[in-house]
Amino acid sequence: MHHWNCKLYIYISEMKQASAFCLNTALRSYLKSGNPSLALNHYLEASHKHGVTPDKFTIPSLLKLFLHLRYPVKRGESLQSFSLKNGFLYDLFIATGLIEFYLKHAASDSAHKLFVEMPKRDVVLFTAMICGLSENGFRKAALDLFFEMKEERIEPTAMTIAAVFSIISQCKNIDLGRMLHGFCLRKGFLNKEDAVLQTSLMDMYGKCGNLVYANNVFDKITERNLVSWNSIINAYVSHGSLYLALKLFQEMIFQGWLRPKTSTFTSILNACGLTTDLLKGRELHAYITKCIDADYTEFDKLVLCNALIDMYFKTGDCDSAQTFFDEMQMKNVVTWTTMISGQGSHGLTRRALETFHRMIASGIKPDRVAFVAILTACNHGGLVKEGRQIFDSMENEFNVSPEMIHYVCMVDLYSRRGLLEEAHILIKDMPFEPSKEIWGALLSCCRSYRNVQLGEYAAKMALELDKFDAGTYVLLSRLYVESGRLEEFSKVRLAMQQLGLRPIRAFSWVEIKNKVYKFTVGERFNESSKEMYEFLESVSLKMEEAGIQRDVSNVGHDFSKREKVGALCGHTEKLALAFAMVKFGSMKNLRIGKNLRVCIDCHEVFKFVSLVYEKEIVLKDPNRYHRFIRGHCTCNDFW
DNA sequence: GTTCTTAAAA
Repeated sequence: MHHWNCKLYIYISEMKQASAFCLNTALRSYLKSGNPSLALNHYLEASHKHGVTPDKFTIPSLLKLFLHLRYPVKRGESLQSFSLKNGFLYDLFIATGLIEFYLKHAASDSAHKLFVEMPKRDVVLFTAMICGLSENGFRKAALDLFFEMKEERIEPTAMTIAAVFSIISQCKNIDLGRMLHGFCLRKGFLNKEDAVLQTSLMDMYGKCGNLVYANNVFDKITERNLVSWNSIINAYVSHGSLYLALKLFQEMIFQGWLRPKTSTFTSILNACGLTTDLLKGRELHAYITKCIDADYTEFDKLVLCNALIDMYFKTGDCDSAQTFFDEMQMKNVVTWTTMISGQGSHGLTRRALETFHRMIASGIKPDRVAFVAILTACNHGGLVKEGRQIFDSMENEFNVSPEMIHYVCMVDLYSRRGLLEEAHILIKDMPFEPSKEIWGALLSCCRSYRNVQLGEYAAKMALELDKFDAGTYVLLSRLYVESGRLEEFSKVRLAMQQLGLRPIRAFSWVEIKNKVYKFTVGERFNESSKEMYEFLESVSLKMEEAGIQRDVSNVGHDFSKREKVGALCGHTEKLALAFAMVKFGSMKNLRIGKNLRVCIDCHEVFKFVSLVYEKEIVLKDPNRYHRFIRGHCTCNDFW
């Protein structure tokens, strides 16, 4: 391609005379060859030599070039005034190009201004505007525009609908999605072999949480490309069907005959990390190493390395993550952030702080995500002073304005240490209105420290922001129960029921030899149930003999002490542990996961089992990893 | 000649 362009260049530069038409054609072919700076240089040289000025066919190509060369907004603006002077600003091709250029630079105002000035608008212009608006986060405006099209009687094309599906998958409006699906069927848009629309439709269903529909669409795509596969894999991952996602990845290679690329690998490494399956992770690592060739850019490789570090942390192999990190030549802010959050999630708080300071020393400026990572790490370690210092440095030293999420970290940091008043003061002093997550963080710790008064207030504020958040009711009711306020407890439960809200059901899983076993509360349907409960009882007995206190505050009030301990045996993480111990007692390492925070009593039991049965157990909850070795946990009993 | 789908870290 490049070679051919050289010939074209020689041809044009040797011409005695060249028309604007001729140069435009040359410019477009350069554009296709993917070397924008060369294209621009050659064009400028030739147009200068032949004394040719850009005409209305040149501008769109120039805009494309400027976009590729990451030229600033100003360059687009000068092309706009040039077009205005020459009387072709309202040409649809030029306006579309300008609007695309502006929206890629987040200059939505300039784009919008031009858009409303246009005397005539067509479907392409609308589509470009819809796309750009949604990329800039103006989903509502983009959807409004789509309906405005209808009023102006402009028919959407498959491209328009694909863009709208992408918006729908962000705002999760599945009803609108189904409606448009019907529209596509009526128009025959889905009969074409073009995979783009089908993929965007499938992606929409996946993102809206309907895996069945996503699958149906996927089955009908005839020409599946990398994006289609990636999309369906991500749908399985977000649904939690991790091993099926890994299976799809293999199908893609062996049945789809496609060579995976960086984005596929990052999705699949993410899936692998979520399974906490280290063996699978190592296998993937080896495979990826084999696949990397000259087609991969340096940036691709960096992205892959970052995803690999993340995978090693998530599968519990902190040493491999560290070694791999140390050996990396090129590191960006994501590399460091991945490292910090990985160390944080495994309770290596001091190491995370070290990494954070090494990052700064190496000349990389922390961004908003890096701050979330380090503040979260401080949370897990309960390092209030260090966390506060870093929080203050955000604005003062690094010019990063704290956002809601950083405040959530700080409120959490204070409250977890029982500094509830300090947390409350911070909330009062916030420069914007606190979100329900802020109140939720405070409420959750009011529960741990049994501060009914502040807890009630936090719950009230959270419910004002979202009356239908089941989590708030659950936390408040637990606060009441654990503080002995049974009447209030019943009231909250009743209020919940009347709103038709149900608490999230707890479940745990254990993954042994490539199979996942899932457990829900008090489950007794399993063939091994009897042995499992016997095991848990014997552990209880041994703990009693060892004089270990059980934390029963979690259980309902109208039980005897013995019954309470019995009820605790129904906790899902204990069931997963018991199952693994009964069925696979010889395994030295166990990996268990839970969808909610681990309870105090279960944590004690895990520690005890790791000591008495000489096991190493990794327990993953939604926030972090616990690693139990010889009666201790890496979280130091603070989580 | 202009518009479209997926995408690493919290």
